[in-house]
Amino acid sequence: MTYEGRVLVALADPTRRAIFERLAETRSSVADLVRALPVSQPAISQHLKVLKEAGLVGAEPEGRKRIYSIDPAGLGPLRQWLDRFWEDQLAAFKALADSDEAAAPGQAKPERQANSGL
Amino acid sequence: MTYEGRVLVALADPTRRAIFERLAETRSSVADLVRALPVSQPAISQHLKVLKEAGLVGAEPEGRKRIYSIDPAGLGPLRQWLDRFWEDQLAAFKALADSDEAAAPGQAKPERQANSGL
DNA sequence: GCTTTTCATAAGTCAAGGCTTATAATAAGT
DNA sequence: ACTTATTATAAGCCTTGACTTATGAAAAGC
Repeated sequence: MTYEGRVLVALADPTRRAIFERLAETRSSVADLVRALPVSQPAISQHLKVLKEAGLVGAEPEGRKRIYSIDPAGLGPLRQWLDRFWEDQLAAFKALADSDEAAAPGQAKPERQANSGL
Repeated sequence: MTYEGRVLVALADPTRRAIFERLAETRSSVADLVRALPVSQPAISQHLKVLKEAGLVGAEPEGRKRIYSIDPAGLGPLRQWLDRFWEDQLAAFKALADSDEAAAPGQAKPERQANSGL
């Protein structure tokens, strides 16, 4: 599967998203996550495995615990994928703006809309 | 469900991603997509429904066809959600850089890494 | 008005995956 | 070495969802 595919599948599950969001705030052991979320310890470990294989989290042994933390660089492939469409749309808007400009000079360009929804 | 949740679920499926990517290039009727992808027409319609409910595509009747196209603003919630972690990490890097700076002035700041993976 | 085209919905099948309990593996403390 | 604490893996259950075929709905052409 593609990188962005793995990231999307990993983050599509609400429990994994909760884990990821929590790790973004504070690095945690597995037991910490078990305490924080309403699922069993094996479920947490399984989700962490998926997140790790997607490059979204990393683990570091500390004592006999394993401290997990997010790897924000793992979001890179998804951001790149998103930016494709964003830039395509920017280009489309720009082309439309230019043609409008040519047809009716001095009119307001729609470039403002390029960030709509942000 | 949250907005970003719906977008993530919609884009996690490879067939829906293929539909979305194709619509990003050329607006298409349902029949066009059926011709382009190795699934049945009902499957296409079902996927389009999910994408539409996620705000990622829109439809416009044209003759007796329905022309679908992407709505890039629908990616907004996902981008916002992603930027949370991005900015968190930027802040963390900045804090780390500042403390390193205080401890060892003149050392290279890691701000460059803020865009790693992009 | 009937046919044809195009799409949406209904119903059913099947595999994938998220959850559980049970158990193994690993490391620390006594 | 033995126990305890912590995490990972195995096996099984059960829901979800992606797909199919069959059918309904709506719009255009004769």
